Amino acid sequence: SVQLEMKALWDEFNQLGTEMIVTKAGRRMFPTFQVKIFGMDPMADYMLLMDFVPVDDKRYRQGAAAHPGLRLRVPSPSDRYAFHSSSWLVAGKADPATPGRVHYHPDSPAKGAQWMKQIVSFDKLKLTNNLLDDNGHIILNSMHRYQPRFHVVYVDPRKDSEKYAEENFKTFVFEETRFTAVTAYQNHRITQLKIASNPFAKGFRDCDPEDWPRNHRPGALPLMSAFARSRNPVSSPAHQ
Amino acid sequence: SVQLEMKALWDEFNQLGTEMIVTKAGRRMFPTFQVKIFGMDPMADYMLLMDFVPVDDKRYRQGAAAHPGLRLRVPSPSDRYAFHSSSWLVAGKADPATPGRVHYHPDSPAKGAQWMKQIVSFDKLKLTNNLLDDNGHIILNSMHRYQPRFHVVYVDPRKDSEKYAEENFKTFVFEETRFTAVTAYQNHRITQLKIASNPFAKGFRDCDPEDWPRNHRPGALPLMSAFARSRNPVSSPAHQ
DNA sequence: TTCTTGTCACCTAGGTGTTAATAT
DNA sequence: ATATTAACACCTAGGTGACAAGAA
Repeated sequence: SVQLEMKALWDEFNQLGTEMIVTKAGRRMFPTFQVKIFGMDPMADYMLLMDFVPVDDKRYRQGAAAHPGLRLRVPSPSDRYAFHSSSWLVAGKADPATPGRVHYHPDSPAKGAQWMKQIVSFDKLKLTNNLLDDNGHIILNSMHRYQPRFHVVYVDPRKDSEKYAEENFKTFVFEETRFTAVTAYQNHRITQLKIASNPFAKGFRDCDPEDWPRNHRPGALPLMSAFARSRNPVSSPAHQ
Repeated sequence: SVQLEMKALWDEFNQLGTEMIVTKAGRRMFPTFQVKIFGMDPMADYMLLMDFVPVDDKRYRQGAAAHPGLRLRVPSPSDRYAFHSSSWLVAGKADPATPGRVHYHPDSPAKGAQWMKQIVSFDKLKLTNNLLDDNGHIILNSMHRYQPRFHVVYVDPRKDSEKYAEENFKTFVFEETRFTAVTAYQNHRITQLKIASNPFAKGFRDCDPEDWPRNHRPGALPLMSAFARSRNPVSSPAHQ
């Protein structure tokens, strides 16, 4: 079994409609996809990998005013989206499918004992919108929604292991990790939550740096708690 | 077979009498021990590791004037040394042996193909003089000389693999990687060569940063070439 | 006196959102 | 008008020797 790490943070993003930046050079995900794994054979070898599947089949454009009829359209697999005012809108059929790359965890293959003894972090995984990328990054279409998937592959020691490929892997999907790929953030609340929770964006925080470290309740997620408190739960994104 | 990377740099240090800093928190080696490996079974698993053996059995003290008779002493295994004026002198019997720790390359175990397809770098290895270190660092005695050793262990798939332990590993020793462990540099030439060749010490370089990048001969080691030119080959360290 | 320790400024290396310019 | 790109300031994270103070 697999347990998603930082689930509370993922949930907080998911409630706003998670966005992940894609760049030509490749951008890491935030939050980082991290899991705890249980129930492996400690002595057996496993490969761990991730891939990303389109949530729907449409393509989005910000020209919501130019496509007023689309506002009531029910999203279906592989939609293209536009963010207008405070919610995402369907903006057309999806762009042609991107090469369905996978990302092997760089420690693969490794023994079950190794994978289970600590949190497995996919912090080397990068997202790109460059169809010609040759760095092995995950290629996604901007303004499309994706579902990350996590796969565990048992390395079968039998010589005819190909025959058992079907039964030698298991896939785990956490719906709270869904996101829209973007080249620039569309929802300002997402931007603020990223700034509040990602240590590398600390330079953009405007809160008093002398203030909250003092009366900080251990166990809480301090960086985003202030933001969570002020969150407006009224206007939920369209795709929720 | 194994090929030492950056051998020219190691040679340059070795001619001066390489020194490696040891600290309580642990200090990386510079140069970093890196090798290219050939002739592995691409499909087999191997563990790669390093350890450090005393070159001699003496202990050194800087009180060379207090031990004038020792100046002519021939170094023997596990000596303690002192650096006086421009050379190292034997300063007494070695301190009690330190715990003989080993450092496994963090990618271990991995397939031969994996190890051979790129340079293997031991840049996570750190040296400490803290006998109570619990970070898994290599523990060395300051003012003692050590010989790094590189070991390749074949992971035998047979169930009674313990029986074959003797024949399942191979050790490689590069004498040019010998060094004296120190808490502060003794030979100012070593300091200068470290500053000239270690990118992390760039802040201590006094050469014109606009000067040498221009008329730089490709293939040479630019950072230390100026230093190599001005090196005085007359007074060679005592232990050479 | 000799050796060790801790702090520091100054680097490398690379992950952030911002911003202005540029495509489309 | 919308979407993308590239340069940038500002961070995290951590590897340098210098230096002053401390220990043996």
